[in-house]
Amino acid sequence: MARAALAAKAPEERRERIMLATIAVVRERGFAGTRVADIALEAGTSQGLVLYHFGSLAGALAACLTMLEDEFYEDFAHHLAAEDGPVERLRFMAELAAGRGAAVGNWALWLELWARALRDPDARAVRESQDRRWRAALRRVIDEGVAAGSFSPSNSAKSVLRLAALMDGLAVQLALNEPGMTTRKFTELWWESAVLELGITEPAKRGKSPR
Amino acid sequence: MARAALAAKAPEERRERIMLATIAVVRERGFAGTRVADIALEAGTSQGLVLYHFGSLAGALAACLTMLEDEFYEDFAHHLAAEDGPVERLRFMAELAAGRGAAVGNWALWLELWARALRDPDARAVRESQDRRWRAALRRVIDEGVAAGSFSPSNSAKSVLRLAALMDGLAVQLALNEPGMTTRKFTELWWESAVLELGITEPAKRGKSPR
DNA sequence: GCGTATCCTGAACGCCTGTTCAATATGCGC
DNA sequence: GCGCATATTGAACAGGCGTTCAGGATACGC
Repeated sequence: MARAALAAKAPEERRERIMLATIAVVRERGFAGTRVADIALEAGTSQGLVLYHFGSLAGALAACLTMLEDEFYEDFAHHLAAEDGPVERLRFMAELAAGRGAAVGNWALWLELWARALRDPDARAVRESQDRRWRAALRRVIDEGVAAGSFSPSNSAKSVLRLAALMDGLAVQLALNEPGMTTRKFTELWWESAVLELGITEPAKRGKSPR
Repeated sequence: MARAALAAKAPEERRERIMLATIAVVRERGFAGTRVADIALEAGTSQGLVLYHFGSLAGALAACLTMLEDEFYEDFAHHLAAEDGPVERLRFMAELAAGRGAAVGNWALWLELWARALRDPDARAVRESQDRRWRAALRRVIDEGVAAGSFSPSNSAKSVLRLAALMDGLAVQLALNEPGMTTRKFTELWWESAVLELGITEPAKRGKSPR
C-alpha cells in the first residue's frame, strides 16, 4: 500500500518538480531565455522527461503559467478572507500587491507575462483571468465598504479600474528597482490614492493584518 | 557635388533604413522573435549589411532602442511646448500618452521594453531615461500649474509619481486590448485622477490641443 | 585612369537547442 | 514470476539562425 501510493505519486511529484523548476528558471532567465536543458537541470531530471510530461517546451511554459495563476490566487483569497472589515481588507490587498506573501518577487514575472501576452494566447488568457480576479476582489471589497459606510467613491467602477491600474504602474517601478521605489513606498502611495478615490475617513485598524 | 553628397549620404540612409526596419520588426514580433533575416528583409538589404553596420543582432536592437527613445521625446517635447497653459499641457500629456502622435502603437513596445529591462542593461537605461524625462515633464507642468494657481496638490512629488504610474498601469490594459479600454477611456480615467490629485477646478480650454 | 577605403552581398559555417527515439528501468495486475 | 503499461534516460538528429568571410561594386583622392 505504502509502496503503491509512493509509486503512483512518484511520477506526479516528478511532474510537479519540473513545473516548479520551470517557474524558477523563468524567474531567473525570463521566458525567452528558458531552455529545456535549464529546466531539466533545475529539476534534477533529464531533458527527455520534461518533454515526456509536457510535450514541448511551450507546453511546460504554459503549465507553469497556470500553476502560477492558481498559486497566487489561492494564497490571496485565503488570506483575504481572514481580514476583518473592508478597510482592513483593502489595506491587506495593498500590502499583498506590494510584495508580501506569495506575491514576493512575482512582479518581475508579471512584467514578462504582460509582454508575452502581446503574442501568446495562453499568456494572454492567464493574465486576463488573473486581472479579472484581482479587480473583482477589489470591487467586492469596495462594495462592502460602501455598504458599511466606510467608503464613498463618486464612481466605484472607475475607482476599481484606476486603483488596479495604479498598482500595475507602481509595480513596474518596483519590479525594475527604480531608485526610491520600495515595498513601503508602494503601499503608501497606493493607499493615499485609495483614500482619495474612496473618501476613506477611518484608518485601518491594526487587526489580523500582517504586522 | 550632387554625386558626392549622394554617395556620402547613401550609406547613412541605408543604416537608418535598417534601424527603422528593426523597430518595425520588433513591433511585430517582439524582441525575442526578431531575427537578422527579418530585419534584412524588411529593410530590403542583405543580412550581411545589418551586421556590417551594427556588429551584431544585439547591436541593432540597442541602436533601435535609443532611436525610439529620441524619436518619442523630440516629438513630445516639440508639441508640448506649443500648448498654452498648464491645464492644457497636462491635458495634452494625457492625450499623448493615450496614444496620439508618435505614441500610437508604442505601448506594446514599452511593455516589451520593461520586460527586457529586467535583464538587459541597455533596455534598462533607455526605459529609465525615458521615464525620468516623462516624469520631469509632468513635474514641470504641475509646478507651473501650482504657480499659476490652477493646481493645488497636497504633495506634488507624490502626485507626479502616482499620475505617472497610473499611466503605465492603464497602458498595460490598452496595450493588451483589454475589452473596454480605449484611448478615450484612458484619457478620461487618467484625467479624473489628475483632477482629484491636483484639485483642478477650471476645465482645459480647447486651444491648440489636437481635436 | 588607378589604388584604396568604404560599402555591400550571398553563401558557407558552426553552434545552439528543441525534439525524436531506441533502450532501459520500474512497478503493477494477474 | 511474467508481461505490460508507464516512466525515464541519454544520445542522436535536424533545423534555425547568428556570425564570418571572401569576393565584388562603388566612389573618392591623387
